[in-house]
Amino acid sequence: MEKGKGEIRLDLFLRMCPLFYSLSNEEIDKIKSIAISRRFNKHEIIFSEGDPAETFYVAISGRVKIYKVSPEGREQILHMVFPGDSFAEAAMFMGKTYPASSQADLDTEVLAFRKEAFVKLIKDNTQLTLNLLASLSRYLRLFLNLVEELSLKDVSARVAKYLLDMAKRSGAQAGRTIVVELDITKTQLASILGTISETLSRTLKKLSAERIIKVEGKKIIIIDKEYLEEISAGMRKEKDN
Amino acid sequence: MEKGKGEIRLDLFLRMCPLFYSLSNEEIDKIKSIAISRRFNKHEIIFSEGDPAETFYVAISGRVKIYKVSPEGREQILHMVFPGDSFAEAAMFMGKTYPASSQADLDTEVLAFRKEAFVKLIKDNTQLTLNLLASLSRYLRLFLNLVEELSLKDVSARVAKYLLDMAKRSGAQAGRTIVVELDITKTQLASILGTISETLSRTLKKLSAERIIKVEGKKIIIIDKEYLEEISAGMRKEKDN
DNA sequence: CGCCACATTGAAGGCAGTCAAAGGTGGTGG
DNA sequence: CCACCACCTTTGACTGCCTTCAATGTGGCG
Repeated sequence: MEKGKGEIRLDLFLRMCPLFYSLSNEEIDKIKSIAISRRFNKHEIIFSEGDPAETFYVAISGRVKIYKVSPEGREQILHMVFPGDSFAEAAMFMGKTYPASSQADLDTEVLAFRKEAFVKLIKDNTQLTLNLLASLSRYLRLFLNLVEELSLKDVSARVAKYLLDMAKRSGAQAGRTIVVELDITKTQLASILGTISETLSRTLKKLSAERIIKVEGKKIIIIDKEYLEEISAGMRKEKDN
Repeated sequence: MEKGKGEIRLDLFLRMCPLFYSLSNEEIDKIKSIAISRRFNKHEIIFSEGDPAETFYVAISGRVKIYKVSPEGREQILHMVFPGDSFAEAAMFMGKTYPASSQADLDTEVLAFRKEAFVKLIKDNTQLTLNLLASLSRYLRLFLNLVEELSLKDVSARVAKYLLDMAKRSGAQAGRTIVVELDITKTQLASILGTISETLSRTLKKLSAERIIKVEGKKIIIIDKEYLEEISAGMRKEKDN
């Protein structure tokens, strides 16, 4: 079989996905043969909590939100999915239905995999299963972290932690300060941190008042990294006023 | 090789563990060959958060507590481990160190498995890897649930949910009521539910005052299951006083 | 320009945690 | 068998963090 250019690009993309890492050519081919390309418009629901979990996805482009909603309508974002990440793969092993909902946060392109077809591939592919194991443990760490923060830390500590994480991942050093650029709205950030936009706004204001950070729209400048680390660890509280 | 009686019993026990479910005789033998039997006295620490994660365990008897502690010393119980359950197996895939701590809640007997030895077994044992996958997804569901409750539900809803779960799992029907027997202290239950004993006490009192439940020490009688379900779902709040 | 979603700020109220003290319970050893 | 002690549980008073509600500010885009 001859390969088209797009197909080669897809090959390269798949090889970079954690889930398909270090698979052989034939295995990648098998993966592709059961993949279904799909597009979702911004804000379109991909699946809802309680739907039968018969499909999982790999994000190709765009951004996907995984979330839960409280009876009162408050939303907890569990995870933001970026290109290359798989999502809902854990759901396939967790039960009959999706335990959370999923929405395209931007115009998004995904590969969809039907459960039965994929499970067949797993059975005789050790590497794929190990990748899956790695993927589940990433989610496990994510949720464990979330539990810790929600249960044991206050909003300031969570904000501090998030900013430090962002700084490590994608922060731009600028003299003694680090610049972090939020790629989501503050309302969404609040929802990730298990709070609401008003509280986040006030928390950022308090941190700014103490010159630990500086907020300029979506740009946040970390001035005192050490202090922020102490707040994140709960060793120190920022003062009121 | 001839098998002693104790060894046969151990075989049977291992076969019943989710992690070793439906393994062949030889595989069980390999498992046993790398297992190390250990005992911990009640309240003895098995491992602490931050320790190098080089061992995972299967509980044989007793009870084990997996928990995190806040900077201020408040404790969140993540999971109670009962005989047959494995624990810390996820930690091996999550990073270098244990992400939580573990303590014997009763006198406890475990099998310990060194990471390297076990990882070798995984590599060419599909069934074991699949069992591991199942095990991780159980933990995933557990934590996801915890996140949902901590973030989106109030203490009454969490208590209601816990009681209903207990009722389903081990409740004794008694006429139109269901009797649930707590096998842990209320302080521990509070810590499982992400709160403290005082708050739990008050919550149980409120539910009692409305004749939804009746509390007699460690025995809790569910009087109005339907109402409890509505509280658990957050559709209804119990009133003050 | 005017709309709309997002962000900020203020005022008020509630849920749950803290602190303190008084019961209760179970287990151990005299 | 009882007394004591440690630990758990309950209750009260108080505090504070965070949410709710409401209003105003802001910034991007058709």
